[in-house]
Amino acid sequence: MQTTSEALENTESQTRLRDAGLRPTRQRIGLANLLFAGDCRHVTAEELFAEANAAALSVSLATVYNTLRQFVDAGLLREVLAEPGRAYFDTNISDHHHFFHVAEGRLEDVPADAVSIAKLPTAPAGATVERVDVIIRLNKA
Amino acid sequence: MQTTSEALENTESQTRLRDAGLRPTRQRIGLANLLFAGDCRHVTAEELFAEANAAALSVSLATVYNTLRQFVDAGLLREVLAEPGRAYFDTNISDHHHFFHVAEGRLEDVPADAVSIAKLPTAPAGATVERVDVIIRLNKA
DNA sequence: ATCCATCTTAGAACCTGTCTAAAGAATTGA
DNA sequence: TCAATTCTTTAGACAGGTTCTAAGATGGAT
Repeated sequence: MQTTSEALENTESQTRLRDAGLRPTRQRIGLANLLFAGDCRHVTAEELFAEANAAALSVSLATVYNTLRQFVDAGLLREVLAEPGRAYFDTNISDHHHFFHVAEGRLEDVPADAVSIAKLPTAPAGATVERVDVIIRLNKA
Repeated sequence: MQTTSEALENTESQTRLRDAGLRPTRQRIGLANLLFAGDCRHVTAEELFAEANAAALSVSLATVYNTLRQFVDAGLLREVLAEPGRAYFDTNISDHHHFFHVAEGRLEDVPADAVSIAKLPTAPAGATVERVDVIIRLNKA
């Protein structure tokens, strides 16, 4: 174990958590380290729970769910709906879209500039657009 | 009750079901009559179940779920994912998009020509585009 | 009318996700 | 530093939506 890099990671995650108004607890730091290790991760709660266990991070499933929700509310994660009955969490919070590989149940990022929406309807009276989700559903060729 | 129009409706639904390769059973005909009475309906399984009961159509919840799935597989309905943990079924199967009123949990059709997608990425190797879902999420102004 | 395949059903089972209440950990202020 | 306070974590129960099971009922062909 590289103490140095681990310490750096923790510092990064701690700062990120503090900036989001969340106490940097052992569990949140650990989950943040897993989530934000690479970019463009798309995980489900159960997947993250399994990863945490594999990484010897002792954390309960309830905490994984709580933490994911808090991260979404804090703008650290984005929730993506691609399949009924299962939520995906995307670590890429910049404006972008998704491929969804139906057979594999796998999401893949599509950069915002790869999709251009030339025309959008105006929102109905009394409503404002929160977000436009584009999901390109893919089958095996 | 206008026997004539009911008979016509049944005939229509029966034909629709037969064409889709589904036996026109009492339950399927009744559910099809409810679903395809108007157009642009967006129902959940529980809503359709309640409607069936209200219309004195004796049908079990399991059959409502089975039937909705069969209708989707047969191309008679389109499943729309807008909220985690709940599936909506859209009777409009032509190419179009959706507004989703987040606070109310309500879908609203957006005609295909109200959205113009000027650029789409090419599908990854080995995959073909099945569909492009655009959901415009709305908040109260 | 009879048969066979398909369909429906009640209820159990399942899965994802949330809630509860109690114990534990991070911050605060003296 | 050391409570006191507040927030967090946890196991397990619970909830909502959906699917499964196995048995009985029905539709369609003969």
